[in-house]
Amino acid sequence: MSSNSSRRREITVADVAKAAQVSKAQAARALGNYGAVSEEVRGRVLAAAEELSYRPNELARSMNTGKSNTIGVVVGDIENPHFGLATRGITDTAKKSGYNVILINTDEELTAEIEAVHVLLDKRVDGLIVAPASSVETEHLRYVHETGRPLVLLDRKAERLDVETIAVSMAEISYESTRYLLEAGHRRIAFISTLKAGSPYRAGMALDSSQISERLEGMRRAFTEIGLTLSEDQVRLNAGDADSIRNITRELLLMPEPATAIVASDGLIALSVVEAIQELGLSIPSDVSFLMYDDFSWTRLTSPPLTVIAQPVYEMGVAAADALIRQIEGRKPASDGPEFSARLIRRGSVAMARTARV
Amino acid sequence: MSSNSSRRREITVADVAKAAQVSKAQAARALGNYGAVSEEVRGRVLAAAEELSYRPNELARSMNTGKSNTIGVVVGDIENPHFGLATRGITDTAKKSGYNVILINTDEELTAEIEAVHVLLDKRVDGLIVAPASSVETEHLRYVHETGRPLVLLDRKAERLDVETIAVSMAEISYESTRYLLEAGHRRIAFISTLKAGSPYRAGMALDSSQISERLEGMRRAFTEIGLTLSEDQVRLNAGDADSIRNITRELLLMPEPATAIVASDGLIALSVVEAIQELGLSIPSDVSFLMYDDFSWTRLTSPPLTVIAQPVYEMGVAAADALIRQIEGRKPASDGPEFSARLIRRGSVAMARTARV
DNA sequence: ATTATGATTGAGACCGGACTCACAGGGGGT
DNA sequence: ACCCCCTGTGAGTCCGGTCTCAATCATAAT
Repeated sequence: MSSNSSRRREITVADVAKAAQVSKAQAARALGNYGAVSEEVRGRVLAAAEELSYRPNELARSMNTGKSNTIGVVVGDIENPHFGLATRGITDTAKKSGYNVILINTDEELTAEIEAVHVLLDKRVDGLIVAPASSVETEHLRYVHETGRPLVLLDRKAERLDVETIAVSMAEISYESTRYLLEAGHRRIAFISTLKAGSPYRAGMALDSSQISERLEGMRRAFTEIGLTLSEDQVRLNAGDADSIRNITRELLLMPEPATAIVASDGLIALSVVEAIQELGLSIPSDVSFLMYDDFSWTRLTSPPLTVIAQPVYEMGVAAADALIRQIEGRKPASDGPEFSARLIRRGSVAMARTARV
Repeated sequence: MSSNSSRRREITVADVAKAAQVSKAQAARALGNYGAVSEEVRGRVLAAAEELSYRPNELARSMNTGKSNTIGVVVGDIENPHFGLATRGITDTAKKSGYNVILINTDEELTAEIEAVHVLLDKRVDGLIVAPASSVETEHLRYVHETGRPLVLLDRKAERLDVETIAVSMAEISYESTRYLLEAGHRRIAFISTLKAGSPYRAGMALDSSQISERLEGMRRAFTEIGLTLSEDQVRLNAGDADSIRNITRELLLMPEPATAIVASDGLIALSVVEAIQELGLSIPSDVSFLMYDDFSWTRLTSPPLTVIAQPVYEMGVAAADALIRQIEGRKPASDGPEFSARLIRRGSVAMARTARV
């Protein structure tokens, strides 16, 4: 029973040094495993440390090494499995290199993100991984960058900011999947996103998110290519909560010329959209085709299983952490870094459009 | 443009003090908002701080206040939406009181958990929330407790350890739902859990998890009550990854006397079980009834929608954080703390057992 | 005018480690 | 025997804040 659970004060090197009858400096060297220490002294010090159940104060250590072995992660919503998985990739990788993760949720709120970044900076994290809420408002990110702190962006790019970014190029996959829908005869293809915007979508309007811009660009390109245009009223933003998603879905499907295909911008949206479709008594894909971003396991369990755009989310988390740690440790990029791309997985939720079939 | 982005060294109080032509002590008081400072000095100091874009070093601050305003959270797997939601509850609540969260994943590995706890302690977090991997091996948790650091357990209890615990009582709901299955005529009711165990399940064997023990106890009680016994070969542990879950499911359904109902111990298991059932060409609930723990949104989208045991996961995260912060701030418990209970949500995945119908 | 009272202020200690520096011994080279 | 160099060691500084303490100052009370 060496559980000398000393009540109040924590044990410090000084205590250990005294117990081992050496100078504080020697004790520190033995414990910190640096400098020159004789076997004899080392033995005594370690024994004393064990006996007192000494534990180093990482705060103190961080303070004068300037390293906290901690990285900050700022995401919009961990509850979203997309970020859950990415976070998992980050923490797994971080742990492997001896880093811990401080996680902050922003609810996709810019002000929360700005505050989060400052808090993390104040805590002297060694680097930051941010999934920026906005691709446009990036002053705070620029500040991080100027400060010299390593920074890696995840999922979304930031305009006019030269920072390593791990994201899949959305334009291409969006183009491809839109073509797929068009070829199935769909002309009224709706796109629903949580992206906050002050006004309803209009072609050419500036969007806050590089991801969404790219996706819309891809859609537009596919339409244009066959001489058509993506109609503005089919693009719905501000699909924040379950209720608004439900309403949007109803609108889209009950309007005079209803959408024949719906694309959900993420898994959370998808849940509510599919539910709303079911509530309307419509069925996928005979009444409406459905396509969603992110390949979650449950998408294989519905009937029909859902056609999805799979993104290597976990791997991107890993890559982001790798990139960040590389920056922190001052190593040059191994190569140009892997390119990540999404792919369309055709399952059963897309069919020929009604109009085309009739 | 006050972006005097000074290259190297960080700005400290000393710098601000010099710029404001006051002593370091005064500058610190003005910045830290403590002690007595004249309006005039405060003004000059704040102006100087702004000008230099001074940011306090939280590490240094923590070091001599002894408070880090950070809580540590140790969970088995954030990728599991169960913990994702709980974590969300924790971070939301923590933020509200000005605390940040350091998150560590253990993969339900005891050694990883032990290490995680020490890392967090070394970083001098103000308190810990742990979802213990084992209800039996709790030395490290006892150590935290002895150390005087506030500790709250989430989801699972720890034996012989008097620590505030936020968990739903599983015995009752398990009893209730087992009765429900029994009344539907099921006799061969299988239970699948990820819980690691050295040997196949046998009645009365010591289990590492209070949750699972309670659930089995509830099942046993329901069986006993009507003069039957829960057969040991229907309880399957070690359902770690998708493959083993699939195999277990096949075994259960292909044995001479197949299970007529399957209970999945969590959402991740459920996914693989349902998938395996579909692969076998069987259908829920006509061939086999299905019941799962955790009410995730997607359970409403399958056909039929799944009958689940809903747990107030988010609320429990909130409660855990509340309890911890209360402890940290030395306040007494408001009341006896809310009791959390799960409830059975009957949807469509449980039907009369075949044998009973014939 | 004088003293008491309280607000301001600066110097310096301190938190708990890491690290610099000066110095003591011991062994190898010549 | 003499010098050099390397290993060991302790004293003390530093990191960037907080906080104690004594000194200073102004104003109110006597």
